[in-house]
Amino acid sequence: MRHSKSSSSSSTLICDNDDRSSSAAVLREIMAREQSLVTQLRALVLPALQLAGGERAEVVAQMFNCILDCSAKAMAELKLIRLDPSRADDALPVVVDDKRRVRKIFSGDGDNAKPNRQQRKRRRLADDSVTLETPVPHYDGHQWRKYGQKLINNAAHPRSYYKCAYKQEQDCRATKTVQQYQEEDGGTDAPAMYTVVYYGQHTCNPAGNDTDAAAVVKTESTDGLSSGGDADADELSRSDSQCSNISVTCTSVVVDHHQRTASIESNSKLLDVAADLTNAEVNTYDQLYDVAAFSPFDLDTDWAIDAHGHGLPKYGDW
DNA sequence: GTCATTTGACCGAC
DNA sequence: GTCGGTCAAATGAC
Repeated sequence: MRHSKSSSSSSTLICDNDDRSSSAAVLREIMAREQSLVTQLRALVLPALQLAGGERAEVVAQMFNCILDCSAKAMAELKLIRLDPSRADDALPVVVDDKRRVRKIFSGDGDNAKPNRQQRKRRRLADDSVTLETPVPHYDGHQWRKYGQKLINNAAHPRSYYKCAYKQEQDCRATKTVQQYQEEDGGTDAPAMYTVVYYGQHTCNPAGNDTDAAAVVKTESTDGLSSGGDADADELSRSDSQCSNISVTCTSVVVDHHQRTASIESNSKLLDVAADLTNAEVNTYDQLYDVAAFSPFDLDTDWAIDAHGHGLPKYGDW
C-alpha cells in the first residue's frame, strides 16, 4: 500500500477540480491495490481458518466479502466524483453510464431492433470496472460461469469472459474478464499472474440469507464473547474486536477524509490477522503482499485443481 | 439427461 | 476494417 500517496492526498480531496481529480485517481489506485491484497489474503487465510474451525472461516469470509464490496462502492463513488466534480459533496450514489450505451439500450425497444440482438454488444467504459492483479483469479468469493474466450491482440494468453452464475436466477449483471499476463516461474516460485477486471456490482444473494455482513459480524461477535470460556477466549475476543472495527467501515461507503482514514485503520487490522494465521512477520503492506502472494497449492492436499488448471482451496461453497 | 464449457459467429465500438 | 464483448449451438463431463 502506498502510504505516502495516501497521506499526501488525504487532505486535498475536496479542493479545486484538478486537485480533486488527481486525489481521486490516487485513491482509486490505492483502493485497487487494497482490493488485490484483500483478495489474495482471503485466498490464504480462509483455508487456514477452515482447518482450525469452519464457523469462524464463514464469518471471516463474510468480512472479506464486505470489505471488497465496500471498496468497490467507494471506487464507484470516486469515479462519480471524477466524472462530475460537483458531486464531491453529494453522498447519494447514482448510476452513471455511457450515454451512447444508454441510448442504444433504450432504442432496442424500437421496431427496428432485432430480436435478442439489441443488447448483444454492450461495450463498457473503463470507468465501470475494477481491475485486480492476482495469482488466484478464480477465487474471489463469487460463483462465475464462463461464457466466452477470445485471443486478444498483443496478448500471449486468451481472455476469458465470465458472468455471475446467478445471472438468470436473480438477474445479477456482474461480469468479469480474466487474462494471464505473467507466466509461472518455477525457478523463483513466482506464481502465474492474472489481470481480473470486474464489471458491475453483484445484486445476487446466493445463500438466500441476509447479506448485511456488518449485521452478521455483529451477531457472531456477541456469540463469541459469550461462549468463549477456555484458553481460546482471549483470541476469540481479539478477533471479535477486529470484526467489529471492520464492520464499522463496512456500514459506510461515503468517500471523504474521514472514511478513508477509517478504512485504512481497518485494513491495518488485516496485517495482524495475516501475522497470526501465517506465523509470519507482517508489519507493512509490502510484507502483507509478500505473504499473500505465497502460493501453497503444491503443499496442501486440500487444494483442488479447477478446469483451468488453477489451484482452488476447499472450504465449502460460496 | 443435465449442466458447464468451448467455440465460431454476430454485432457494436472505435 | 479491425477489435473485442456477447450469444448460442455444439461438445464434453458427470
